[in-house]
Parts: sequence; C-alpha cells; structure tokens
Amino acid sequence: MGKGPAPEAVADAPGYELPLLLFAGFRTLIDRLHAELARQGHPGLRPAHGFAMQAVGVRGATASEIGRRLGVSKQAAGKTVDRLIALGYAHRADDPADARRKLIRLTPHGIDALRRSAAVFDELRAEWAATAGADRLRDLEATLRAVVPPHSFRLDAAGWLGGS
Amino acid sequence: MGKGPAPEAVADAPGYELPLLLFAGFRTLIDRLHAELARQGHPGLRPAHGFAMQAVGVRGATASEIGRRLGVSKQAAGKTVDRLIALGYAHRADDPADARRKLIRLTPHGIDALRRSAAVFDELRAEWAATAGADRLRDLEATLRAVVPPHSFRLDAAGWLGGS
DNA sequence: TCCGTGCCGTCAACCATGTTGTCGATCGTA
DNA sequence: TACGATCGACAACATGGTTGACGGCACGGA
Repeated sequence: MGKGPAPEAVADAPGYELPLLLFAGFRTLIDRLHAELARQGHPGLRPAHGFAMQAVGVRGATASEIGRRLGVSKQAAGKTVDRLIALGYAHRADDPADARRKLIRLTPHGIDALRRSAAVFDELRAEWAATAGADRLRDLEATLRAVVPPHSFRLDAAGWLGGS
Repeated sequence: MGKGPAPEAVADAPGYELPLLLFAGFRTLIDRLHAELARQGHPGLRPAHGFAMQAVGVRGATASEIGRRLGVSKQAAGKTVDRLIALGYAHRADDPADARRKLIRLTPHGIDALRRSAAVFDELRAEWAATAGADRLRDLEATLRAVVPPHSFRLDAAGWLGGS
C-alpha cells in the first residue's frame, strides 16, 4: 500500500473489515481450541460450555452467581449448568451453610478441560507469534486494550449474538 | 511462566487473553453499530439480521443461496428471511424464469440499513484510529490478516457459538 | 416425448439458549 | 416474630439452529 500520491489517505481498509477480521480471529482461536480439546478427550465440549466453566471457576459458584458472571438470567444459567452436569463436567451439591443455595463445582473432568484450554491457548498464541512476529502480536494486544472499553471485557460471549 | 530472569520472555500476555480481546473488540463494534442504527431509525435490528442482510446483498438472492453464504441450512436461512420480512427489511418475489425459486430482495428500508451500517463502521474505525493511532490500527488489521486463514473470513457469525 | 435426477421451498419435529413471570423455601433482620 | 430479599425451580415462550421428508419444477438423456 501507499502507492497513491495523496499524502494523508493511503487507501485505508473499509470500516466493515475491522469487525470481520476481529471475529475471524476470535473464531479461529475458539475453533482450533475445541478441535484440540476434542482430540484430548473432550469431544462434546462446545464454546458455550467453556465460557460457563470459566464462570464456575475452580472455586465453584451458585447458579445465580454464574448467571451474573455470564450476564444472563439465573434461569438460563441453571439450564446451562444442567447441560454441564449431563456432560460430566460439573456437579451440584447442597450448601450446608444455606439450605437455599446449591454449590456448582467442576468435576476433575471439568478441571482437566480448563487446564487443557489454558495450555492450548498458550500454544495458539505462540503459533501466532511465530507467524506474525512476537512484537506485532504484542502490539495487536496493546492496541486492542487501548480501544476496547474495560467493561466489555466480559464472559458473556455465548448467546450474545442471539439475544440482543 | 516468564517472570524469571530469562532474557527473551518479557512477561507475554497469557494466551487466553487473546480471544477475549478479539471478542471484546468485535462485540464493542457491533454493539455500538446497533446502538447507532437504533438511533437512526432501525431499532428492532439485531446482529443476526445484519449478517443475513449482508448475505442477501443489494442484488437479492434465494433462500438456499443465503444459507450457503451464511453457512447454515436452507431451512434456517428460510426462517431468518421470514423474520427479515416480518421486520420490513426484505420481501419475497417469484422468479419469473424459474418457478421453483423465490427471490429475496431487500426493501428500501433494508438498503438504508445496509448503507448506514457501512457509514457507521467507517466512523467507528476512524474513532479507533484516533484513539490508537492510524498506523497501529493498520498494523492490527495487517497482523490479523496474516494470522487468520482466509476461509474463516465468512459471514456465518450468528449462531456460530451455539452450533459448533 | 417422457422420465430420472436434482435443486427449491416448505413443513414438522426437535435441540440449545435465551427471556419473563411465578412460586415455595429459606435466610437475615427490623 | 414477621417481613423482605434471595435461591432454585417450573412453565411458557422466542429465536436460531438441526435433520428428515415431500411436492413442485427444470433439465438432459434414453
């Protein structure tokens, strides 16, 4: 680029490409993560489950709490937990200190998925660093941190497109 | 990792931050687009509709064609078209040359939404360029183009998270 | 000319994820 | 003790996806 004579406008990319590029990047990472997880003993796992397990965390949480972290209603969180439990990634236990609450905790299978996810993400980032250069990747992250408002840095990716 | 005295590792961001940053960026752009569109006479419009209208295009298309472009079944495309029509953004017309086909075309309202979307995306990109610097934004786009496989540059964002 | 093959749109059933609204049980507190 | 807030659950529904089936239509070869 930069072949035109105009000094200030050097054929910038059209604005609509930016969201497409960001989404393609996100999607590429998530797709490759789940392809790798499927290979490592976690086939049924889908993107929404990963976000939900992150919301559960290694400490466990109640359904209402998970709903707040994911930005969805407690009912929706309860349904997601049901599926997590059906898949063997979590289990429900009564809270001895409060009979209303039910603690959701990850099973060892769930912890394993979380641990492997972090490892795969590190590998994928290293791959991108090798392709684009470590400096350019760091710049990309720094640029995104600069333009993205911190409150949008949340876990409620799943279902965001469908719900408005 | 990376907090030791090793000279080559300068506390890189953990790998899991990368998808979060990319998604936060994508989401920020889309959220602001739809907030702006709502202000400009397109309230009911949601992200999925935008992708669907892009797949229809100004030339029009059949439901099967739209499904192929979005990477979903023709039945799913048909339902999405139904909602687009109910919202007044598209209409169905018989194809005089082939009685099997029904041409989906955008209404003037739909064309207006597409035109405004492009304008808003350009404004948002200019905003990011002002915040992060035009050069850094161009670098970000170039880096993403380098690491993202071209085949993932598709329109099937809506519903992707839910379907695997 | 007629018939097989294949695409088009549609209907039906179902799944996954969200939403609101309601409700009984329980906790904490005025 | 009684009230109010919260928790988990249930029901009904919207949205957006899937597969399977099916009748209508186009087109090309026996």
